[in-house]
Amino acid sequence: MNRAAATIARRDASPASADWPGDVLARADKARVRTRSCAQCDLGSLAFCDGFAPRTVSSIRRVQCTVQHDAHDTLFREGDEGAAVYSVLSGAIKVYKLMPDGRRQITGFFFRGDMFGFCLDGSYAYTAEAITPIEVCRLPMQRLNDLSETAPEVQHRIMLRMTAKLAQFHNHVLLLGRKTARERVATFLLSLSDRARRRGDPPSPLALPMGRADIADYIGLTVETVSRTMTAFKRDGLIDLPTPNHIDICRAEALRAVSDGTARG
Amino acid sequence: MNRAAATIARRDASPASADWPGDVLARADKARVRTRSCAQCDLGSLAFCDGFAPRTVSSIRRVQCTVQHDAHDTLFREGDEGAAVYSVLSGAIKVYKLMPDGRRQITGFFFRGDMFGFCLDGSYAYTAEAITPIEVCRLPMQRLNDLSETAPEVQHRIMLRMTAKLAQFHNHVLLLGRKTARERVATFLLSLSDRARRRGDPPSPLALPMGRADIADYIGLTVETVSRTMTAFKRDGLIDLPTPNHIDICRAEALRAVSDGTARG
DNA sequence: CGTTGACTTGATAGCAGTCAAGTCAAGTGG
DNA sequence: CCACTTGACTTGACTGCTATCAAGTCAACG
Repeated sequence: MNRAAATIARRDASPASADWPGDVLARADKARVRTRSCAQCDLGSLAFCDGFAPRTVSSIRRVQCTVQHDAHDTLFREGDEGAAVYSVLSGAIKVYKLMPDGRRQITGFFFRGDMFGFCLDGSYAYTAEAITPIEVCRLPMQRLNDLSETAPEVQHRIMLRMTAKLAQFHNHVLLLGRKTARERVATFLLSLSDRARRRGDPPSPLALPMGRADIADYIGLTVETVSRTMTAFKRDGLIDLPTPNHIDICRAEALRAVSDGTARG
Repeated sequence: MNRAAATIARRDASPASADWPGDVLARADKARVRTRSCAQCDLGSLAFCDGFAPRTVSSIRRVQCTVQHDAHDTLFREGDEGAAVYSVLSGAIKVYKLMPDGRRQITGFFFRGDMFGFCLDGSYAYTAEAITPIEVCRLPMQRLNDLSETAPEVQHRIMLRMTAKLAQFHNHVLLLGRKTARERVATFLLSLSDRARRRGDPPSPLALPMGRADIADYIGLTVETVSRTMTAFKRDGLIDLPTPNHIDICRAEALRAVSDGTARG
């Protein structure tokens, strides 16, 4: 189980080096930065640099570094200087915003192959936190910009990722603004399932690495309502819950109908 | 008054030409496309191409066209091929998504200097509709991509706009997921006011080109709740409503406190 | 075997939605 | 000029969905 990773020694006070950029260490104090680079990257077609010209790939390799974090580590905070984008190699990450009184809104979950941290200049608009032990590929934004002089395809691909994220936000805003609790939970589960399928994960049982509180803060409900709704779906035979963190979608069409509000009743 | 623009003749069945791209006419059947180009553009520092090298600007001019629409015209629909991005010269535009049963979520308002329609490939994720008579600068996305070979600053600037939009979405998701009705309305009014200031519009009275129903569908409430809340703000002296479509923000700090949930009571 | 934390279930309350009617300004036509 | 229409906004009464508060279940762990 991935708890084991949490036992690896931390490099809290090690000096920065060319391979381990100082700002990574300054910001993410508990990060373990590995010298070995993209060579062992197993993202395949999910990788940001998949399909780039060899020269472009090696340019990216020179500025990239791989970082490991324990569960619950904070990668960066809202207001931090937005210095890098991240590509997820393994594990799950959540990003969120807080209100002064502690209300929290999770604005995204990120899994293997996903990228987050887009921030051209200025500071991050949100905090990023590891849900499970994670491994991410860190790409300094400034270096990627420099690359664009010789390799415009790099910028183009970042834009593709950002466009996809924008489309996702449009859907999520619809969910938060206009969907009922049942519709929100159904939409959320189908979206997780769809993303698992796209990245080639076994579709069943679907892993829910985040807790009920995270789900609630993502879809704008409370823990209790999420729990009640999932229980109701189970009672109605739409899903099964072998464990609280694994679901089987039994009747995808029916769940889809709930999700877009066309379910009868 | 800008109603006058609505009387200009339409060019419904005119043949396409190099200056008036065929796809503009096919999609936006009621559009009036003007041959005169960026020469008369008065966006100044708000313009997408402001500050680009003269050669880059003239490349953009060659592929750009200016389009006029009446209020309530649809520029493109959810599912249409995403062929172009738009920069607003004048007027107000809303973009929205619909659910099968008619529920609507407005995901953005766009004013002078704003850009919308980002969609690298695939189709638009939302419908765009003119609120008032509008004039927009249409930039075919494919042509902008071609330009990036010689002028990477074009892509970079698109990325800046997209990054800003992403940050905006994070805030809007927080509003929809976790804010109360009062907080939502306060946040909305302050955001409109802030955007007016940034584009150099007179800050007071603040124009509300959209109706109550549009506001409600943007911040996830009903018309009645929006109306009641604005009335309450007026009663409490936070704002004044000289007409239903113009507001004066009387106590900005107090409204700000309501907006981020720090207001007492 | 007790502790802990996450999840679930139950009872009640409240905020915003729904339904309905009223106000108001701008147009329209006699 | 004035009665009538229209559409947008406002106000009021009531309902209901989801939040809140509280307690119970359960598995993991030491």
